[in-house]
Amino acid sequence: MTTIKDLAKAAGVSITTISRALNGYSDVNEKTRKRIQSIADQMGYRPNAVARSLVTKKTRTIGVILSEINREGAKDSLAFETLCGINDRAVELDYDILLFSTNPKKQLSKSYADLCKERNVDGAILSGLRLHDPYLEEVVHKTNFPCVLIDIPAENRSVGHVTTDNIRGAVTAVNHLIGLGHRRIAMINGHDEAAVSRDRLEGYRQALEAAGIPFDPQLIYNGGFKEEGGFEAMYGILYQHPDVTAVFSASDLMVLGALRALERLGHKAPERMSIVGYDDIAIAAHCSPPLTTIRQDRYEMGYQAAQLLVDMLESREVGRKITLQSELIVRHSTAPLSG
Amino acid sequence: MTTIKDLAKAAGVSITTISRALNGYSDVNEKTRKRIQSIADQMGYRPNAVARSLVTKKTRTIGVILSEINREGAKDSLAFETLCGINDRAVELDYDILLFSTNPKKQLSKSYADLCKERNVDGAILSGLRLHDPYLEEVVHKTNFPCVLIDIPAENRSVGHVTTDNIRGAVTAVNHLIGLGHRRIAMINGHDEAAVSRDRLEGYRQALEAAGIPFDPQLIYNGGFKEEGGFEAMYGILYQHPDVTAVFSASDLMVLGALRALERLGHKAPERMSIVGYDDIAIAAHCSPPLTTIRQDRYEMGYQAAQLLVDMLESREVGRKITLQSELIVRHSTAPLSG
DNA sequence: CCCGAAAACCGAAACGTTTTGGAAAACCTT
DNA sequence: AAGGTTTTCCAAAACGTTTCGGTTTTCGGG
Repeated sequence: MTTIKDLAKAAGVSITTISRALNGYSDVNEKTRKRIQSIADQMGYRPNAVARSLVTKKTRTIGVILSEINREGAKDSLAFETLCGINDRAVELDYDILLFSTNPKKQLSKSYADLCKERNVDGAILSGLRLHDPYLEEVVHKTNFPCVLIDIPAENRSVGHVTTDNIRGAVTAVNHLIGLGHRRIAMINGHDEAAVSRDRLEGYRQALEAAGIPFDPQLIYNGGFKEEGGFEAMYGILYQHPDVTAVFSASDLMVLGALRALERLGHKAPERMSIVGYDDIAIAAHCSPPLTTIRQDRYEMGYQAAQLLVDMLESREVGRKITLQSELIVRHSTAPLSG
Repeated sequence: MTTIKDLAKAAGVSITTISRALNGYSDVNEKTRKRIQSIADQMGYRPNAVARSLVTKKTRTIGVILSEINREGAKDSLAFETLCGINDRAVELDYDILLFSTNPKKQLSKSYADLCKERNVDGAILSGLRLHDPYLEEVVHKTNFPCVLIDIPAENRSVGHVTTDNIRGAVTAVNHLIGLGHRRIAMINGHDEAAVSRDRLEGYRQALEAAGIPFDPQLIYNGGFKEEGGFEAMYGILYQHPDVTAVFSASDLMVLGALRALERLGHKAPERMSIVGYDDIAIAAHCSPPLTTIRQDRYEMGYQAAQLLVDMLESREVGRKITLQSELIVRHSTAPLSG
């Protein structure tokens, strides 16, 4: 590996001059700069980012912590789309990405903050965390490490937040069902530890209220955002509340399970049950029936998150919160109430 | 940030002793070690990985270069599954992952090797590269930087290779069609710059030959692994070779396009055309009709790639090539030849 | 109490950069 | 030719570790 010293020797100047020449400082003669540059090229010199970081305290690296990076996570590609967005923007801004993961074992011994401290990332983007994750608390309050949270409501000087308008998304979804004539509408929610679940429940409630339909807590099922959870929820709905004609699900993945349950019991969507999902995962357009759903642009969320973080890192004054809109996609899992 | 020096001051010993105590060397008294450890814990000390790397020349970081990390890449989650596998194994082995991406602009100025050199990753895993990628050539021949390639046949002392048995996979797929009575079987391939395309074509050829069916180069279409390419290929097949009754496609994504073309022209699978795909992407099980396909375990490929790379890094003697098997999944896009 | 060996500790160099605070050289101006 | 600028260069310190080659302390045995 050729270092700055080798170049200095080869060029007959000091290492200071090499450094300043290569970094485009103004106090080096244009001729010597050219000469140094060509020597550097010729010797295949690459600056050692590690050494550089040690002195500058910057790594131009952002840590990305996605809890969904694991074998099951691959079925819906939400995490992946987010990652793609983060990555694309990061590349454009000339940052690299360090992928952290926290398998359950490791989580006990090393907090995110520790991870970030050790590896000296400049900032981090966190997604998929539970609302009461102990380390989240730590990041948000104890340290002032710059980070942006996806779908977790918290902001301060050093913490940004990007999300979609989940209340509005849910309202739109449920209004769609109401517009089709449905009155007994159940909800398959995720779990209490997700901020989006709370918001979507709130939206569901608001939409019902606006339509003068009483809110019935019995009709709320938790599927944990899992396909299997959706299956069981639908089973429950069909047996315990046969008068229900429509369902709003907090994720498409759970709809997939719900559809299976429906089929298992000899029913079909949308004839027996209108269903609107959430996310618009890739499968949604291709499954049978194709899903009516609320699309959220995870790629864009990642992209914006990266932008926001870098803005914060380079101390540009920007808002700490970004809310994207979502969109109702009408396909064929919903239909007017018949009869 | 508390450093080793702060600890030394607080404990009243030299920094050497701190370092050796914390790293578990034997020449430090057990009592002082405990004392130092507790001081370190109390002061929230975290070793600075950057400084450490500078002297040890190791970063415990592996670079991952997946060309498919971008907005389109999200539709099939092959890259993501691979990444999950890499990540899981890397975490277990206590390595971190630095995600490199090469947007086309950047690719011109910085080669992978440069990226790796600069960031001092210990090794790299590359996937999705074209066979004649100029930098691939560089990595494999000019440097002896440790890396493992996914689906790119090349091996030597410092480069490993993990792939699936694509020839066998293709043979299995085509045999399935032949077994159903089909004789005029077209192929929708990816592109010439992919090793897997070559192998799958070879498998197609072998299967035909074994069945005594003449190979007709006219029946080979290239869809570039894209949905749109599959659409156009199927269009071509239907117009130019109406006698074709079955298609083997080198990717499920292209099958999705092909199905659309079929539908557009008023046909259905498998009645008019039996189709077997490749990959078993998530959509394959849910689309209509559900796809008969060759499943390859991308997660496992990533997992094995990480294992192989780390084996190489820690200079364990292991084979440089890993070939995984694939598996025929029979669903409903194929049917016996009727008439 | 002394000696030798083992155990415990330490100073300084090294890793490859950037940056600070000047110093030398070159160029004007009169 | 002197003085003042401006341009160009440089030596040394610093970043936070690890590691080499010792030195000091402790301990057991005679």
